[in-house]
Order: sequence, then C-alpha cells, then structure tokens
Amino acid sequence: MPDLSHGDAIDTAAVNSLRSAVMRLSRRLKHQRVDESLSPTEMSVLGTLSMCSSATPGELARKEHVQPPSMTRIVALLEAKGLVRLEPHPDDRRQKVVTQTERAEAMLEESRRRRNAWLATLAEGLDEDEWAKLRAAAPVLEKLAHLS
Amino acid sequence: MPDLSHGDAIDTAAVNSLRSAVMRLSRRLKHQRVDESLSPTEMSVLGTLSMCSSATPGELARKEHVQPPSMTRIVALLEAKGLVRLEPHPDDRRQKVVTQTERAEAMLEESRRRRNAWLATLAEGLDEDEWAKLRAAAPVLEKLAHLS
DNA sequence: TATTGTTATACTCTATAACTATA
DNA sequence: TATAGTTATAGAGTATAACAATA
Repeated sequence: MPDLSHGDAIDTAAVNSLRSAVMRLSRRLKHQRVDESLSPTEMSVLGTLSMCSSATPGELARKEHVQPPSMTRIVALLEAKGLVRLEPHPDDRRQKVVTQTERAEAMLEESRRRRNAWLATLAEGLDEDEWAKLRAAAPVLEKLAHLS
Repeated sequence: MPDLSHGDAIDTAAVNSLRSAVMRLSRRLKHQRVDESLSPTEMSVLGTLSMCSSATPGELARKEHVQPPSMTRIVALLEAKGLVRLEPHPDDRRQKVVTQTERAEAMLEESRRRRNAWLATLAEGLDEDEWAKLRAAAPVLEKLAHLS
C-alpha cells in the first residue's frame, strides 16, 4: 500500500482532484462519441472484446462493473448494430459467447482516430511535461479502475 | 501543444487507456457516494462552490458541462437539502447567486475522509511508484477536464 | 432583441426483482 | 439447489423545446 502517512493533506487533495476530474471528463467524453448511437459502456465493451477476443455476458458484466441485466441489454444493442455475434457456449448451454465483428474493429479504429484528435485538441492547453505525466499515469488509472 | 508526431501508436494507446479508465472509474465512483442522496454532479457542484465561494446557476452549468435546465434542478435539490443558499443577484435581477452552507462544508469534509479511505483501500494494489504517478497526474487531469 | 433561468417533457442508462433454462 | 441469462419494471440523471422575466 502506498505510504499515505506522510502527506494526508496532499493525498486528500489528490483524491479530490482525481475524483472531480474523472467525473467531469467522463461527462465530457460522453459527448465525444464517434457513433452517436453508441454509449460509453457499449464502447468500453467493444474495447474489452478487442483485447480478450471473446467473453460471456456474465464475464463482461463483471469486467465493466455493470449488473447482468444491463449487460444483456448492451449486448443485444451491439448485436442489433452488427458489432458483436452471439453464439452458444460449447460446454454450457446456459451461457453464451460474445465475439466482435470485423465492423466493430473498423469502428474502434475510427473511434481511436477521433478521440485522439479530440484529446489532442484539448491537450493544446497542456505543456509537454503535463502531457508526459498524463501518459505515465494512464496505465495506472486503468489498473486502478480494474482493481476490486 | 504536446508533440504527438513521435509516437502515434503510444499516444493512441494512452488515449484509449485514459478514456476506458475514466469511464470505468466514474461508474465505480458513483457507487462510493458518501451521502446516498447526493449524485456525483451534486457533489462536484459543492466542490466547485467550496473553491469559488459563490456562483450563478449559469456559471455552474458551464463549469460542470451540464445544460442550464439540469443545473436548475441540481441547485433546487441542493437547496432542499440545506446545502446551498439561493440569493438574488445584486446587479442583475435575472440572475441568482448560489452559495454553500456550513452544512455543505462539513459534508464535504466527511466525504473527503470516506473517499480517501476507499481510494486508499483500492490503492493497496498499487506500488509506491504507481501511486506517485497518479498523484502527479491528478492536477493535470483536473486541468484537462476544465479545458474548453 | 438577447440573455438568464425555469417548466414541461422525453430519452438513455442502470438497477432490482421475478422468471426460465440448464448445471 | 445453484447458476447464467432474460424479462419486466422503476428510478436517476440529463437533454431539448418552449416559456417567463429582465437586460
């Protein structure tokens, strides 16, 4: 565990800062959707699928920290948009296997370009040093978001 | 503007990582409310007010990146909970001035303690170096969230 | 005529509870 | 009896459009 005993005031400020920034950024990111019809969580699910290639709805729900019924809806919407395929699980007939389509991969690619452009524009207000700090922290933030 | 010409691949990864982490963290932070009756944006408004002491609903809407009607509702809810006061604007009778109450400040204090505890628990999975990176990036993230 | 804030309304996302099918 | 997923339903939060009051 990080040593929090040294600068309680500093860490409290960091926590507040982090929380506030995360909430604000998330609100703004919602407006930067590539495809207007794709919600942040839908995007996140596609991102997850592009990493692990396939997963069951239950696994996705746990990874995205969403309840199973919500994931049912999300997966159904993604399937209707032709972005994922739903197949029966080979070993367990209760489960399903979700995989992404080629179209999803192409969309993620386009999405990356757009978000990169948006963030780059936003980052015009940052200097090199600040940007470097952000880049260094990104994987840590991701790890934090996945910790239980 | 940061030099993005060097590592397109690296920056694309950082952007994706950042976006994904921010969305996931924000979803989890929603569940870590101090006061169950206080939404993330309501909390954020109180945080903003504790910094700038007073603001009009319009200013708050712009700062929080929320539409004016949403801020009307948020301010009304906060007032009903005794966390802000609404006074007429001295110079412009169309506007109002929002200020936080002592109760709000006390609540923010309690909130900070709790969030600190939650994040500290979560941060047990991080090493000192990772935590330091996060702390260094916090003010940058905040700046980014405020950039237009 | 432009601006600040509000009201009325609808939409999106998520959750909980109850149900079905399979293990 | 427990688990994976679904259906039905409700609630929270936000947006847009139309309106009121003031500049």
